[in-house]
Amino acid sequence: MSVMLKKINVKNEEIAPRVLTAALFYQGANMPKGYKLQERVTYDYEFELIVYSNGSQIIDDKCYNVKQGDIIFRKPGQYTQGIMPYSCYLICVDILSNTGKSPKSYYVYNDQDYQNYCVNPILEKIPTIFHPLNMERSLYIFDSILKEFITPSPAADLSLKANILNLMYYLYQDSTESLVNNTMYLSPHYCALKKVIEYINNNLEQKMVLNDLSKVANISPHHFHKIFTNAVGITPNEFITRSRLDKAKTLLTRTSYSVAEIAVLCGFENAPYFSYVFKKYNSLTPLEYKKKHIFDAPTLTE
DNA sequence: TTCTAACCGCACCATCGTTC
DNA sequence: GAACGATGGTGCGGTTAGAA
Repeated sequence: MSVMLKKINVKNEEIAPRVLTAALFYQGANMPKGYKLQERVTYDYEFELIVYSNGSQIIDDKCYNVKQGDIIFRKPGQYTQGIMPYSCYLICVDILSNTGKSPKSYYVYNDQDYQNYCVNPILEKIPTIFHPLNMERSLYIFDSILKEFITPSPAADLSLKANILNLMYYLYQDSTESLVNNTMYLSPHYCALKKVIEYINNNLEQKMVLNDLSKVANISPHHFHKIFTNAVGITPNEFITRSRLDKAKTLLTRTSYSVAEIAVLCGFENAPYFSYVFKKYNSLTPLEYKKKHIFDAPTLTE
């Protein structure tokens, strides 16, 4: 199956996204395992955030085991089919605001015109599926878009546009720098790596060494190091450090913990070393980062 | 593909001085 | 007093080569 699309070159400054629909597909979580949704073709650009999953998705001719936190980015002309159970946010977007489609009557299963395929370096870089580390950030953006779409404020068009642009930039940036990039899905040791990454994310405050991770993966330390580095693109130790710093960034901007407390919560044995590593990766000390970003994010309950 | 062994770089710690 | 920066020492883990 293939679709003939009109391709147009689009500069970054020409991107002016408009939300065609936003929804939370929560019913899927209760559907029987293996139940297949009707196959459909995507007419527009679609962003999907998986909030629960024990299922998978077929996109074009590939089957992906989707998991919580995965973000799926579909382009016009792709065939897709969901295999339950999973629940997700779905946002359909008119990238250039020029399709003339109305959000009031928009439905993904309706026969309709294809949106032009935009040839743009940012859009090309975003992979079909990947797993950003910071799910809270994804949730915050998707949730903001959904709320604004359902109960629009006076500045809804501006808010939706800003959030979609933010999402696109976030996806672009993460897909460029992501710790768990697309290549991991191609690894024959995907299940073992997935287990290890979950283990790391659940134990960031603990001391972790290569041996611990290789035991989780049930692979010899040496071989595990090789597989992990090939699949993820960085060494396990580097991955742990970056994950810890990612958690630290969230705690810095969204809690009132001191730098020393955050250092401990993120698995650094002392605050000076935490500051040293933080600055090395971010070019800012923890305190400078907190002051710079403190107004950007909503507060978490401690 | 997996393991062992050996080497070497660097992650990490400890400490002290400085700044706010 | 809290936080950061700089520095030096050390042990461990990453890397590599070679073998099974």
